[in-house]
Amino acid sequence: MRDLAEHVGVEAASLYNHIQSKSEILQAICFKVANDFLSHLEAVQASPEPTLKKLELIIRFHIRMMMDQYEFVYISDHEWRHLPEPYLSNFLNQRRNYRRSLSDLIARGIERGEMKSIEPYVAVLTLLSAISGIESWHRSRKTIPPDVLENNMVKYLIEGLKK
Amino acid sequence: MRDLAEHVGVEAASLYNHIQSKSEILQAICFKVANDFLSHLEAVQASPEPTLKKLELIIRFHIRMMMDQYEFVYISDHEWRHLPEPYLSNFLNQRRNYRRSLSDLIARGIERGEMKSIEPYVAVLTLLSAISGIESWHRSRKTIPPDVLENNMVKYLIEGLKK
DNA sequence: CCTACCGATCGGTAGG
DNA sequence: CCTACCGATCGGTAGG
Repeated sequence: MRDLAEHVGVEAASLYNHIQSKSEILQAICFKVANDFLSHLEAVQASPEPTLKKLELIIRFHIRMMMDQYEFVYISDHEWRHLPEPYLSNFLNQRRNYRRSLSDLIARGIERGEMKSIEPYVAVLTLLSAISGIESWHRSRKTIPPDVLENNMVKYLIEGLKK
Repeated sequence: MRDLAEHVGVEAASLYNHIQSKSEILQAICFKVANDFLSHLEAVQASPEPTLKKLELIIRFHIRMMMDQYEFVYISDHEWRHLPEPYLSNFLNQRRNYRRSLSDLIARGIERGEMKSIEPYVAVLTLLSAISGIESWHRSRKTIPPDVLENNMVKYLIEGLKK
């Protein structure tokens, strides 16, 4: 809170005229990010694309969010553990549902013969955490341009699933 | 330190008869884990296997370490940021060299036509962070058995590279 | 290995 | 929005 206050140019105590608590900021960030991903997922699900293409769109969205909204996504990915109840349970529920939707999408892709036979939950875990590794790129000297990173990661993650 | 002391069954102050500082514990863990990975990598590099098989062995080792030594690997993966200098630079150097070795391995796999053409650095980033996502599985109710997780993740990560 | 503390830091409040 | 604090917690030390 002291650091934040300094960035804003006020005393730490003054922040409490604008917010209720530190965890209120955490809540705002976590649920904003969760909502962005959910909205995008629903838009993609409603589209007429084949399942593999849908998954590619979702992967690309995750990668771009990781690049453009890095700070927010990072907090939502790592600091959600410190959410107070009942927000913690709420957040975990949303995350579980989101991942289940991705699992279902992959299961459908397998049924339709678009994707290799693979345990959908493992595929979801693998690709989501692969994307969150962009963190390591973001913090580095970025010798690789963003679009090269995006396209190569998409290639790897899609080719690993494509039949 | 208070929690740790309680687990051991002594007062927090008493811990300092056995260690110099909190960060000494962090150092011990980070460099132990880094060393385990480096030793295994060198053993695999010395073997006569094709590059794709070498990479599979390395991936399997990472996955098993994540399952069997979860707490240590977790700390080494996330808490290294809090290492004091000069340990921090040392650790980052070791990590950079390790990743470079993996990149070189993949570059060779591509040259030899065993792997798809892909940016090696991106492939390394992708597969290493995919594996670190096992954290999420480890903390969950583990509806998926360890060997199913391992084999499916290996399948995904190897098939995505195989030509 | 313990008791008794220390100085720093943290999220947050009272009162203006 | 500030000054002046608070109680809790943290890594760590002194002295026995």
